[in-house]
Amino acid sequence: MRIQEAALVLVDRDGLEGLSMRKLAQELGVQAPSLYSHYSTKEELLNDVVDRITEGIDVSGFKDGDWKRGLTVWARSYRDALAAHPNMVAFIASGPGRREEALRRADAIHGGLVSAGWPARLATMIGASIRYLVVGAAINSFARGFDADARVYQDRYPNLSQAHRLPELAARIDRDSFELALNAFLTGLEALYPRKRTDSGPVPPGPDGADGGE
Amino acid sequence: MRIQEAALVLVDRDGLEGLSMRKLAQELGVQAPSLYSHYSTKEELLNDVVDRITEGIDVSGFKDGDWKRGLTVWARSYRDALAAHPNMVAFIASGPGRREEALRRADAIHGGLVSAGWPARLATMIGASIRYLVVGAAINSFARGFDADARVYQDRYPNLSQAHRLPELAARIDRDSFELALNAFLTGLEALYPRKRTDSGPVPPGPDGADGGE
DNA sequence: ACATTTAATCTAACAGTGTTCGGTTTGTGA
DNA sequence: TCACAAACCGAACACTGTTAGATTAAATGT
Repeated sequence: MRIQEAALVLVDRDGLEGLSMRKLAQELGVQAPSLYSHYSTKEELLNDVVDRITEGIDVSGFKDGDWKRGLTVWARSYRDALAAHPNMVAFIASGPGRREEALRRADAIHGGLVSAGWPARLATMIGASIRYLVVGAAINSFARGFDADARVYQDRYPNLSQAHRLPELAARIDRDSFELALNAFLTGLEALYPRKRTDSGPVPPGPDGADGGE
Repeated sequence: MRIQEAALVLVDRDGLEGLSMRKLAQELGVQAPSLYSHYSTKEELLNDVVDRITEGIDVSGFKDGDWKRGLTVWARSYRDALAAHPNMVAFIASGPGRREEALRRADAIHGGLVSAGWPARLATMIGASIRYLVVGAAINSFARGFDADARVYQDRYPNLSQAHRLPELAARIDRDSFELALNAFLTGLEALYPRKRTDSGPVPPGPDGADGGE
């Protein structure tokens, strides 16, 4: 839909709070109440925007039972999707969110892990862990306005001549931190739950037993 | 200050969007504009509330160079602090945020890691990773309104008699997932950067060299 | 081609928001 | 008691998401 695109452009440009129904309507050459013929609420519109953003996330890396590769591909593309629209992260974080697209993809991850041999409960927890990492990384880096920070630093340390390169430097630290976190998590997972080299086959239960389903 | 307390109570009870200056003023037996004698903006007030929340986070676990214990204590108390006020997480996630208290504590973490033998750049990345985990976990669990979810599930699966216990069940899955993520991350960190049993002493450089400082 | 229905848009307005202005009350120290 | 500063007040501004009802545009069936 054309409304979503315009909304996303506006959020990317002016921030999440820079999006109002009136501004969005004006951008579309229309009056504000007209939008309510297409979306019955602003939140519903934003949820569709989120769906559009997350819809390109790659969950296809689980071939041949290679769950590490599957999780890596998923996590990276997930993070990239959020990083492309940093101003939306706060909204994603804010809602109870009946996010259909995201839920459907969570199913795919869960399925990939289970068919690679992980028990259901652990698969759920692993998926959740990766989501923690991705969303946390998106918030602690991009949602935090780094242009503002750069200006602060420039005021406080006027001799720091390369202060304008601070954003890209920070972005690099963020990227490296995310890769470290992901890598260490997967490595630790393998160490904590050692498994046969061949795929399939059961796996020792977690430290707490009692599969809770989900 | 008494204003912060009232604001926090209101946010805990009615959600972040349930807090308005007029409602807050009423709760204090006062008119709305009076609040602006104490805080020049609503955001400033909320930042102080966040400081108050995060001020009890425990960063004292780094004795004797035991960085694993230090990180674990920090991460758990950090998560507990956020979990105690789930409705504030969205705001924490939303801002550029000149959060003084948080920054001071980040310094403590960094110092603890460095004096336990980690090089500065890795210490930065490790601190960031834990923050990803904690904030991500806080968002994906508590900020997501589970009461609403419970009702949805109850409608959709009317035969699931224990649907009212869903929130506590979900809380448990969240907690276990967080512990798994933290445990796996620390284990993997140790495996990726093996070090002498005794504290201090240099550590092999990360996979990318070129310390970027911070 | 015309009539009918459906969808999209309009104008006007409501209730609520954060915030500013200028004046009035209140408490404190000299 | 007087002065001064901090805290409070009522009124108002610009803005927000959203609703109601009338009106136009597009689509559809005959």
